[in-house]
Amino acid sequence: MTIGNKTDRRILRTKDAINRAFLEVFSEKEFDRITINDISERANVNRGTIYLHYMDKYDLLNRCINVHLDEMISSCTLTKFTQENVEKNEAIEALKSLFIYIQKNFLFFSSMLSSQKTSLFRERIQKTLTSSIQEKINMQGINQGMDKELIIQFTANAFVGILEWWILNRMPYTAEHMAEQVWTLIERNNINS
Amino acid sequence: MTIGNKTDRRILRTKDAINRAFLEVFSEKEFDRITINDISERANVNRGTIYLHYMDKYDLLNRCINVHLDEMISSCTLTKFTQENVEKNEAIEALKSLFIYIQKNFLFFSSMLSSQKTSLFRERIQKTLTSSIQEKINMQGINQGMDKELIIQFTANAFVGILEWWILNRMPYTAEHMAEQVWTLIERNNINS
DNA sequence: ATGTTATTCAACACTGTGTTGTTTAAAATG
DNA sequence: CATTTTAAACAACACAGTGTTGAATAACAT
Repeated sequence: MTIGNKTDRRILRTKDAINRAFLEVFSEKEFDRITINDISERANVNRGTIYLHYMDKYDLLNRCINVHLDEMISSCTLTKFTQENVEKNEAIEALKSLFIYIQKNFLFFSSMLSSQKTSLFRERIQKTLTSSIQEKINMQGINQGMDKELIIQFTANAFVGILEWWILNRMPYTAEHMAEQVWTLIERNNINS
Repeated sequence: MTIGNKTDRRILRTKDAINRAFLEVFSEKEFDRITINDISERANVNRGTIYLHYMDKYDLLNRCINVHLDEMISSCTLTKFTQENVEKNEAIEALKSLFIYIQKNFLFFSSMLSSQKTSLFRERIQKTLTSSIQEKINMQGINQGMDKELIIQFTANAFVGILEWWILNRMPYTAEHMAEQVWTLIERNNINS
């Protein structure tokens, strides 16, 4: 009832099993075609048990994405990317940490993208990037007279697309190479101040 | 059996009714939640009749997208954009025709994007753009030493994203304004030769 | 006017959903 | 350790949607 309330081990175990099973099935089947039974069987859990923890498979997908993306955003130095006055080297390091994080959790990311139900996932990442870019864009120089919102949308979409491409193509370049290239491309649009 | 074979009017009528109904329902409901019954009732057609023309709702969605996108690609001057040695004004005109086409078929595009099942639709457009850009990219100057594939992916994603943004935000700018802005942003990356 | 065939209709077996009441067994607690 | 608590299993349920079938009907082409 109060704070230090440890959750029942059984709950932790089954929730974990369900999540693992879900990711497994998700990487094999299109989301629409996945049934609760698919997941429960893979998790060695009764079908009804899933309804004890999640409303439906949509709820399951949502929470799964949220957990992983929250972890990504906080764990990698993407936070640094949001700060003001970042040096070139620092910016590249931050980008690199992002690519490395994805590399470490490749299975999760690739199954999230291999399935059709990408949009949700993509939207979440893009939202973060958009606000990040919004704070860093410099409307002087090359961007003078241009539409700010358009440049933001342009760049954020380009960035997310590059991430997606990198993952779907099984990470053909190193994180470092990606970081440098992406930095150059973004810097062209006067994003880094 | 031969060429001048006119298809039965009944077929044309019901196919048309099914398509209209599908687009209507699609703009209101998430694709996953749509049932064949939803569509058949809206189309004033027996449920079984839909199975006479389409395998399932996925088939229906696919064919619907294909028909409309084929029309878009051929009808607008996007073809001009693929040719070599385009003048600035010509390029902007081609872009403009694209935005105008979308404007004319706004209902279709917005319902395609308002629903979750965007990916399919997005992928199709992006594929076209990618090959288009691939032919126009200039690896000299600012792009020297950069990775070609990355620039292509970067720009194509940015482009598609801008289209999507424009549609989802109910076309806040004129087609002309969009064409000019987008041209500048793409030109920065040395795409126009 | 007649033959053709697209559509309707009712019925079918089937798969999956979400819920419920009871039983079982594992965990927390003193 | 014994006792209480409660998560999970199980079986059964009504329900919604799928995709198919065969016979009746009505619209169409000729």
